[in-house]
Amino acid sequence: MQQLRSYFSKLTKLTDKEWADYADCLVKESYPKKSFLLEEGGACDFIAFVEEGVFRFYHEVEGEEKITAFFFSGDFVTNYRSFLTGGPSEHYIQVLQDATIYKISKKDLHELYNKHRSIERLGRLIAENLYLMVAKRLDAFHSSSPEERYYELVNRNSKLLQEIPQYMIASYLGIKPETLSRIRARK
Amino acid sequence: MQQLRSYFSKLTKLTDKEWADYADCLVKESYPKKSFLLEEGGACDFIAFVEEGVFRFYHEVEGEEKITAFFFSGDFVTNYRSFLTGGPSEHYIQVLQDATIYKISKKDLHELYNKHRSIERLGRLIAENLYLMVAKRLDAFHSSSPEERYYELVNRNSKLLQEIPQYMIASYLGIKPETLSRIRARK
DNA sequence: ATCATTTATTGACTTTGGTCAACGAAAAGT
DNA sequence: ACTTTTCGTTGACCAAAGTCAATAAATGAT
Repeated sequence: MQQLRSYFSKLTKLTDKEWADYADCLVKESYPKKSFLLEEGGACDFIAFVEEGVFRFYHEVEGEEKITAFFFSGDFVTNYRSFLTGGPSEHYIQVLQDATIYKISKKDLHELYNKHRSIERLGRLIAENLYLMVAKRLDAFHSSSPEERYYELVNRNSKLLQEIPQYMIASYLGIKPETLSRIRARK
Repeated sequence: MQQLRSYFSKLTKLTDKEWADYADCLVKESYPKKSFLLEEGGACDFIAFVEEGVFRFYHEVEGEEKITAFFFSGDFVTNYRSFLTGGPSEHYIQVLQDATIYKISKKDLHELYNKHRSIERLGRLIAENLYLMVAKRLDAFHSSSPEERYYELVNRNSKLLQEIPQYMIASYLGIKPETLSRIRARK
């Protein structure tokens, strides 16, 4: 949980009182491998901080699983779209490695936004950071070939490569497992 | 400018005083067709609201222009990445139709964030909305074929189709002009 | 109105990724 | 340890998008 506070403090100053109020809203939960943190159709009424474990965020398109993101220790795990809009999730969040998370509910977070300016500022900064992440990924899809996206991933996130089976990486890159296998084979 | 206030009021309540302070920071500017609002290498230190006109947001990759977005009347126009990070822009923002905008500087906006809670809240809500837009677009690239993306665009944004030359739409969709022409030809 | 430039279409061919199937390796369950 | 799935690789073939080039249509400039 100290990990979370230090992440926050990189974004903005929080007083001990503000942090204490935030921490009071956090609920620790554990999930075994293969279980679901969120299923299609449910609204995502929380944001969680990953203490330990790995998750995948995916949806089904014509019987095929399309993986949009992986979440690791130190990341936020949520369906941010569903969280923001209140609409039902089209995505699943599934546990790939036994996980422990700290959840905060949408309701509690909004009360904190009203109670503490710094926490609302944190909300802004987190939204801005999530924007930057997804905008970068869109850029990669828009301007790079599958092969380029793969090597980009190799360079930036070799940890991901080791922990995630190859057919899931293929899905994340937007290609078929056979194609990824061939990209790797061509030297 | 009334258009901007009414947009804001859909997001959160602003008092007359808060709006007046915001409006005081807005600078009206006009740009002729083909001019640049932002060029590669410059930092984007503003967000602007489009009163009138059309813009394209693009970058050059191996001598080719890749268009990421178009901005119309009622949209915000900025390189949000560069605005947030302070880093140099990799993108150009060019005027496609003579434009009038209201600019607010990063410096003024941050002062307003400090001065008025509601304006900081607005900042959060705008970041959240921009996240939703780009996440949706990433999804389209991840899960849909060029043909599907094209018809999605036809349904959602036929205005864009009429105002933007086809080769720019192709770039926006991540395909070559010839390919878009063929997609349209196959009824 | 004419001419020049830009944009859109079409054809022939290439390249790249997808599909289907087979096979071996690795992992999981008993 | 053995069996059963699951996963990764490879081959043959297919489909879709890219490339290059020619031409037609639309747009802009004078």
